Amino acid sequence: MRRILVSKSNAIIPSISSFYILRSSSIRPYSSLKGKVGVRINVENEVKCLDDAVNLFNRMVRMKPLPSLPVFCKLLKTMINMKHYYAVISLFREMRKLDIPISEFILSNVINSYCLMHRVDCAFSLLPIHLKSGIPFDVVTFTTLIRGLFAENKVTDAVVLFKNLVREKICEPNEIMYGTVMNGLSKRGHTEKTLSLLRLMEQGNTKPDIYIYNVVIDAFCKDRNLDAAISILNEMKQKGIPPDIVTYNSLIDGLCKLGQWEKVKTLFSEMVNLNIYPDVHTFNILIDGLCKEGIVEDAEEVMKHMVGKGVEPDIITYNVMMDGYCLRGQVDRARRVFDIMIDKCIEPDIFSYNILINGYCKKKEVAQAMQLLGEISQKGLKPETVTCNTILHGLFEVGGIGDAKRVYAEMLSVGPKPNIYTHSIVIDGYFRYGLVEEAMSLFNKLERKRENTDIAFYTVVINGLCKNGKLDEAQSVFEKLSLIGLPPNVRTYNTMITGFCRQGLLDEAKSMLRKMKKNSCLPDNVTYNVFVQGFLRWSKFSEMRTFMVEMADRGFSFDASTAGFLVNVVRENPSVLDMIPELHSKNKY
DNA sequence: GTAGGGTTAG
Repeated sequence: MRRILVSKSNAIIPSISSFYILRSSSIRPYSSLKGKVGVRINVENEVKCLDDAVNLFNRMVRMKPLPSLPVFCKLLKTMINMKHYYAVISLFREMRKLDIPISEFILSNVINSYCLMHRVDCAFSLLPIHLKSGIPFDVVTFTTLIRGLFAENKVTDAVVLFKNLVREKICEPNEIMYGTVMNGLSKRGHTEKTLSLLRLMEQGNTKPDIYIYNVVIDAFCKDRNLDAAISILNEMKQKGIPPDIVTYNSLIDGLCKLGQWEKVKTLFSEMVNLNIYPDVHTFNILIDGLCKEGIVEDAEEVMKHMVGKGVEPDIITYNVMMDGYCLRGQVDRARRVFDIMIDKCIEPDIFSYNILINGYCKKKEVAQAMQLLGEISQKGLKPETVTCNTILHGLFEVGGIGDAKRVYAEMLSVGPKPNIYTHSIVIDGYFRYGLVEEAMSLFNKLERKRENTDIAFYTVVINGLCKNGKLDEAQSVFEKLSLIGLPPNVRTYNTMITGFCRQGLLDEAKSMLRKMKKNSCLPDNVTYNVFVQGFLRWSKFSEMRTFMVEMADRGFSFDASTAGFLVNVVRENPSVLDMIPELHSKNKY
């Protein structure tokens, strides 16, 4: 899921204009970068791990004269690439203590480290150093901060900062800053805002480049709005900006996910005609698309084809193939792919394990899944929340409540940190085994802690209460939803309707149907099927007849569960068949 | 600063 909750907090943004006023005072930038030519240090060659970095740093600070600032900078950058963000900050503090001069580049790296650690608040707290040292803010620093805000989902803060920078003329945004803002917005589902920024750029001095167009096109593709994506493609072509491999990959992915294979072929030929050749991304997109359609054989063919074209499969190729087999229930084949991957010296990553664990769980082979879970740590990897969620779901599926409780308790104490899905899986599991008190006490605890909740979480609770004969309590949770600003969706309504129908409260069910229509939540196939089963269960055949006409008019049809139900009813009471209207002529399916 | 993989309620 691409869409992520938007933070409303605005607290940590310091007043930008106050920085601006200070900046315009007469402090001059530090100018000691030149003239310090010390011993030649090749950071890249010398630093292979954190220890190397710290040792080199300790050597550097004892040198007289000190190595030049770009060498310090290079060292910090190398450490960032090795993801040792905290160490960067420690060394920076050490530099301050030792009165080693700093540059804007060094500060940018430290700010970036804080951002990458998801501590954008600390990153902001470094800005006063710029002022004290007379180092000007530049567009790179602010772009880093904006990226840091997005990384913590502080979308509003990021946009406010960007707007302030522009309004107060603190810095002129370049393509990269625009790109960062647009990418942040688009990845969180704000396609319209992304598009507005494109239009703004087109009118301003900083003209959109290929990166910008690619962000916008990808946003539309992710929204499954391929028409809009292709119209942007045509716009960029008209403006003389040729699409590149990234553009085509986004579009091909969008088309694959919509199952529009003919258009995929057209785009594929178009790119090759432009001498843009498919890369490992392109092939992975195709392989994933085919696997998700269930045609793993074709995916295997594409894999052979890519090898023939000299494009080597990577870890994602193997993971996608594994998932393709798991989706068809062929977990043993997936396991073979896993082994082949290891033979080819590609070490499985946490995705590989998650995919395989999910495959085993779906086959109810939870013991195998648990064994893989143990293997993760042995391979130097760490189980993720997703890993444990998959295991938990699998355990509840087979009734392993004790194991599930142990996994959940371990998550709470040592991690990985449970998220909203974890809690939903556990509450759902408790309800399924009639552990209503445990489910409700967990639910109440999470509500008290004001843990992030979503509509799916509440739907689990409502469903659990209904299934355990507590329709009144379910209803009061349902009523609460609008108060806490979580509008019910079609699944929530369906859950309540199912609850009413099972109890024979068909009038309440119908009133719920009216309510959902009033709130512009369209009933889906499940809604109609639940009603038909309700009418069948309580022998309301003539009402069922009227209802089924509406159902057919809207193009919905029986699902497997309703069909099975109907067969049983007809077996006992064959005259029911006469009550079923002639639907097939009108039915779209 | 842009593209590809995993969990998730009726």
